[in-house]
Amino acid sequence: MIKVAIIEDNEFMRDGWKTILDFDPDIVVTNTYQSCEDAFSAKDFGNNDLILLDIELPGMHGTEGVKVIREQYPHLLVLMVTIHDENEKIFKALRNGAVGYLLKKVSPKELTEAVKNAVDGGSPMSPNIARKVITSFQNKEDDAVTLSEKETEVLSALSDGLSYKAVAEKVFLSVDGVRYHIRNIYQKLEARNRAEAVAKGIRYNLISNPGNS
Amino acid sequence: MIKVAIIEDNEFMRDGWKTILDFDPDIVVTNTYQSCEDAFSAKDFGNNDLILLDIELPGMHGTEGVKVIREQYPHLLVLMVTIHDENEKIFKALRNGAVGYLLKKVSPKELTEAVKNAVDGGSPMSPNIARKVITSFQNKEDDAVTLSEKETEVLSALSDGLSYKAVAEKVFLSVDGVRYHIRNIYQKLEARNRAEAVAKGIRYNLISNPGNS
DNA sequence: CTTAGTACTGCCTGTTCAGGTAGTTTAATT
DNA sequence: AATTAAACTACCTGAACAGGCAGTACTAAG
Repeated sequence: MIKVAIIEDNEFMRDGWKTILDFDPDIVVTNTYQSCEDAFSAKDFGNNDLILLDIELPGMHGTEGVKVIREQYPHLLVLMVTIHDENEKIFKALRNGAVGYLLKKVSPKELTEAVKNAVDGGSPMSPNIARKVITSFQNKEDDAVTLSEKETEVLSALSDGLSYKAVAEKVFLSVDGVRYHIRNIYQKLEARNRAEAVAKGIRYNLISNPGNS
Repeated sequence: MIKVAIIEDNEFMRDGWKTILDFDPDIVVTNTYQSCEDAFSAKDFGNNDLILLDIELPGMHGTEGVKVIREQYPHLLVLMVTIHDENEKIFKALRNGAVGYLLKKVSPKELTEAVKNAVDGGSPMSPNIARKVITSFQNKEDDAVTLSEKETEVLSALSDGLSYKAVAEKVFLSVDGVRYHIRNIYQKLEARNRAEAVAKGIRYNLISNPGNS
């Protein structure tokens, strides 16, 4: 039995979702709240499995709410269900820990499936949201700039804070050999120093970003 | 009518997918290929709407294949369908331009729906793939490490390749004032130099990463 | 065979950086 | 009124870095 709480300021939405979800034999809506503040003051709030959360709320904004929930109740899954599909809000909510993002026009069937999907370790998303997420992954500035294997190695070592000497030992080159590659890297990335090169390297996805794999 | 081509080295998989997709009245499989090289030499290859692409292929790897397809035939949608769910391959394929990523265990219904979904502007993904993608978005090490506003400003300036002097002018401080903050940043991030600090700053989402928003 | 390009190695020079230590100002605490 | 901490400013030193220039070895192309 999946225990769900709903945080949504619009009464009709709230009741509609509750009705839909309660209709499913595997799901029970334990409570509904009008705002994040309301929800956090309820002492049994943590006693759920999943929260349906609206973005545009009076008081604490949904994108902030996710953050608080993830910190205070790390076991709760948060599913955003909103009318907004603006990039900024989507990404903020996801960065802050939401597991999925649905648009309010979801059908009843999609809604219950999304809840089950989330509990099963999935990340339900409306198709166009998914596309936005994927698009944001793709190399935007993939124009021309590619580093050779050695350059990538060197840049990666630099991002770990190694000195030229340390890099040289790591990649089995002379210090000047390392410098040779670094010069080329600077030229390719139009960078003036290690810091800028590393920043661009990470941003252009040229060196692995542990955050991304 | 959605025109689909399949690139997959396993004969049974290839025929299975073709049968499934051809069964749907809205989809037609125009051709199947054993490798990327095969596909690219076919002159009518560009005359499709969507490509189902395996990752592990003889010759050109699927993750590279996506890249070539996106460059040579920008109008083609590429849907990865593979047995691999390793983070690295998923992200590489998506970064290189795939619109979706399915695991081979998809049901026939899911497969046909995914194809239609992709053509409709969606990004079909197996639930656990979706979760991985979403997880990669989230602030991983958001614990403890926070920078003050000024520190963020300084670090951000460093990531743009500015020298201490240039940073000082930008944030209206003395060079030593900048150094004061940088020392604190190094301590907080456990970094030894600008490069490492910038790398960690971006990876911990402490400074804006244009690539992610 | 010559030429050109790539991948280094080596050195020299001035600049920038990192660490250490110390002093000042301001604001909050006691 | 005294104490403490945060946010600077200042200076000194040696190490690290960036740019310029030169040379070598190897490979591919004309």
